[in-house]
Formats: sequence, C-alpha cells, structure tokens
Amino acid sequence: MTRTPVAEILKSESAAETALVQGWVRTKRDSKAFSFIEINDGSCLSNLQIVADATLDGYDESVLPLTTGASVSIEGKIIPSQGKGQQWEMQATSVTMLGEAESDFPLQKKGHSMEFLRSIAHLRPRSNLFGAVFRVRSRMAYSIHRFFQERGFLYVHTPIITGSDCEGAGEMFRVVTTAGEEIKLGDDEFFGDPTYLTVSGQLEGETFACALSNIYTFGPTFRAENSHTSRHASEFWMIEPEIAFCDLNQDMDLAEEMLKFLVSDVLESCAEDLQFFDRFIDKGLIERLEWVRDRKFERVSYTEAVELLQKSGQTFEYPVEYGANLQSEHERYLTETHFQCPTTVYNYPKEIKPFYMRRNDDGKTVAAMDLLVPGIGEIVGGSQREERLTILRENMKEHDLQEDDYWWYVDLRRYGSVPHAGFGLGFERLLMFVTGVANIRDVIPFPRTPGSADF
RNA sequence: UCCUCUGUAGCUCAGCGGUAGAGCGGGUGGCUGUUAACCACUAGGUCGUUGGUUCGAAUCCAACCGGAGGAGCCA
Repeated sequence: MTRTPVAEILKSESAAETALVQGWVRTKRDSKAFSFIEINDGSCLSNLQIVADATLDGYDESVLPLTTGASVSIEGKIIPSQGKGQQWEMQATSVTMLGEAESDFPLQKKGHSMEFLRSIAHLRPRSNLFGAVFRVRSRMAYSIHRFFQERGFLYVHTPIITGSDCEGAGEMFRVVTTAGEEIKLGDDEFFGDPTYLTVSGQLEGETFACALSNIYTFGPTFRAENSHTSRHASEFWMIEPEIAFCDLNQDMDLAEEMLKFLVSDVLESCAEDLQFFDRFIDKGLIERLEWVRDRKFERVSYTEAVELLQKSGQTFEYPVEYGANLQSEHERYLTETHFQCPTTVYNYPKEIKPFYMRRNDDGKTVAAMDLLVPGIGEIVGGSQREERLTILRENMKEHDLQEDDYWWYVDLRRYGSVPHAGFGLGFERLLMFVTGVANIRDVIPFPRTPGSADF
C-alpha cells in the first residue's frame, strides 16, 4: 500500500476502508481502552488523529511506548470523527513504531522561544510554525518562477563564484582553496585572479538581458557585512529580473505587479498556514496582505518624499535632508504612518547610488527605485541601467572604478546597447512580509549570520 | 563597528547573600472519546566559564564565551 499524505486524508469527501499514513507523533493521549495519536507528516499544518484500541495486536509494544517525536507507520480506516475538532480520523488496524524518540526530545507541545528553536535547526521544521514557514517558502519560490515564466522571462543561472564586484552591494567573502589547514592567497589563486562569493547576479544578468531580452535570476547571494539585525543574513536568496527595452516606470510597474501576484497567490494557496501566522505570530497579517493585494501602491519621488518628511512635523532621530539616504525610521513613517501601504520611492540623488544607475536629465538624480513595505522596509531595490557609453564611463570615473575591471560590462554599451532596467527582491524579506515572522533567521532553513554558521 | 538586554532541570521560567523550586516534557499507576486531555506518585540541576568580594555566592563585582534587540550598511 502506498502512503497517503495527511493533507489528502483531511480533505477526504468520504470514508475509506483502508489507508496507510506515515509521519511523526505530535502528541498522544491514553485512556484505559484506547489511545489517541496525533501525527503530522508535513503535508499540511493539521495533524491526523488516530484512534488505537487497546485490543489492537501489538498495542503494548507499538502504541504504548510512542512519545512525541517518534516516527510511525499506521494502517487503518478513515472514518468521520466522533469528537469535536476534526472532521476525519483514522481507526487504526496496525501501528508500527519506525523510530522511537528518546526522552529528551526537545520539542514539546507548549511554546518554545525562537532562540531555542534556532539552536535545533535540524528539528524545528517539525514544529507547527516552521512547518508552515517552509511550506510557504516552497510555494513562494514556485510562484516566483511561475510569475516570470508566464511572462516569457528566461531563468538564467548567474555564477556564485565571481571575480566581479557589483559595487555598492556590500562586503564580499573571498574564495580560496585549502591545502591541509593552510589557506592559499596571492600567487596561488586557483582561478588566476582573486574570486569572491557573489553579492549580486545583476551585472551578469544584464549581459543576458542584452541578448535574450527578459531574464531573471533566483539564487543564493552572500554578504560579509557585520550586520546584527533581524533583517540581515550573510547568505540569502535573491530574485533579480533584468528587462531589455525597459525604462524605470515599466520597472516599477513590474515590481508592483509581482508583489501583488505573490501576495495574491500565498493568500489562496497557503490559507491554513497564513491563518496560523495570523493567530499566533502577527495578528492582522491576512487583512494586511489582502490590502496589499487589492490597493494601489503609492509612488513618490525621492525629492517629494524628503519634502513630505520635513513637513510631517515628526521628530526623527536622524534629520531628513536632501542628499542623504532615507533612514529606517523615515521609510517606516512613509509606509506605516503617511501612506499606510507599500510605497515606491524613485529618482534618488546620484551621489548615494552605484555607478550603473541611469543618470536623469536633471543631472542630479538617477533612475533608481526602492519598493518599501510596512514592517520590513525595503523589499525591492532597482533601477534603469545606464546604457550610454560616455555617461557610464563618467560615472565609473566619479566612483573611482577601473574600466578594465568591468570591460565586459562596458562592452554591452559598445555593441548594440539598449535601454534596460531591473530590480532585486530579497526572498527572505518577502517571506517575512507574507508570514509576519519578525526575524530573517526564522524564514531560512539554516541561517548564516556573523559568528554563526551551525549545521 | 557602536549601544542595550540576557544566560538556573530536556523546554518555559521563578528564586536576587543563608540547605536549588514550579509548570510542561520523561517514567510508573489510574481514568469509556480525548483535543496544549485529566488525576496521583516519581526520576531529573557543577545555577554559561574563570577569577574575585564574603563566615557563606545561583544571588554582588570583573573578564571571557554564548544568545537576543536596536543603529549603521543593505536585500
């Protein structure tokens, strides 16, 4: 007999004579004549309740010793439940314990701290919360591919080991070989020149957009910033579409359309998990997501945003002045207090943005945009790229960059250059936004942060 | 890198200068349908580490190690 996922059994439309379920015991309640066993196999948030009569063959050996965390294989009938709280349950005809859980199994039915669960990252997917988070993570990854594939975008695998520096993206990890315990640097470079773990696939992505028109990347990126916050990790996943024949407005349109698509999909496909988050993690989550799905996003230029913040009458810890980056508190005011919805800020001063962003006609700003969401801040950052050779060269000079280091990037402007634009979406930030989970370490299976790379 | 908080049983925590506690989890027994089941009994701890103050330290002090929150940087 083949295993039926718990999710499928719970969706049954009629009783069944026989079925096989396999999973892990979440809880067991014994009485004199029978035991209730709740098992979970990760296929959905809910457990399946199993009723095992004390008269069952092998009851003493295979049912009584079961504790939370043990793995089981159970055959039985699917019948309507006599109790409240679930529609279907299984009347066991055979219970086999596959693996016992020793008495110090750390997951209990009462609440755990998130810090403790991080220390058992190998077991936390067996908890309700992390099961739900990683089901949503999987669905969102699928949904991102679907969004781009349905629109004719090609998926490009940009390199993870790279010699190029996507300037402005942050500190990099160096890639070296080992000879025993000795780390080789300098003359013995494996690749001839120094290499790093990628901080962004954007520059390589542009080369493919300038050939295949619409592309996207979706892969891991690495930042060696010594950041200690709930929103930063040293290894995270990023989605970077790059679109040829595209300006900043179309770029912003795409980013907003994508976010609405993803939110709409998670509301539909992960309803049970979202209800769990809404109830235990972030009250009001579903209402907020529905709002994002249904409402138009706001859009303001950087200059307007600065004026708006200055006129707000709010006192900020950091002063608002033209030419400075918007601080977390400023972004928060815009999305959470002023507009109360996702907001795209565009046309930033060129001094605070990287060399590849396209200079606007005013000579002062570049065609950059940040999509800000309540609670998280920046979730998307993008720009129209500078496609004019002479201006790109000027920008590189102003940023003290050597053209030789970017020769192939410059070449794109020498051979059939086209207007193009793109953006980066932090996958974990998206997950924090749609699940309400407050810490990035809790939406990635095995988080890497400064000082911590366990598992 | 800066600022702040924190470390006691498998877990969540109380104890804050005078013999180490509770709830949950585990074990044993009980209970005719339970839903974070319930009732009784029971095992379980070098109080993060090292040093200091004291007649006496989980408790006060210092350093170190681990964890967290915020800022900056960014996604």
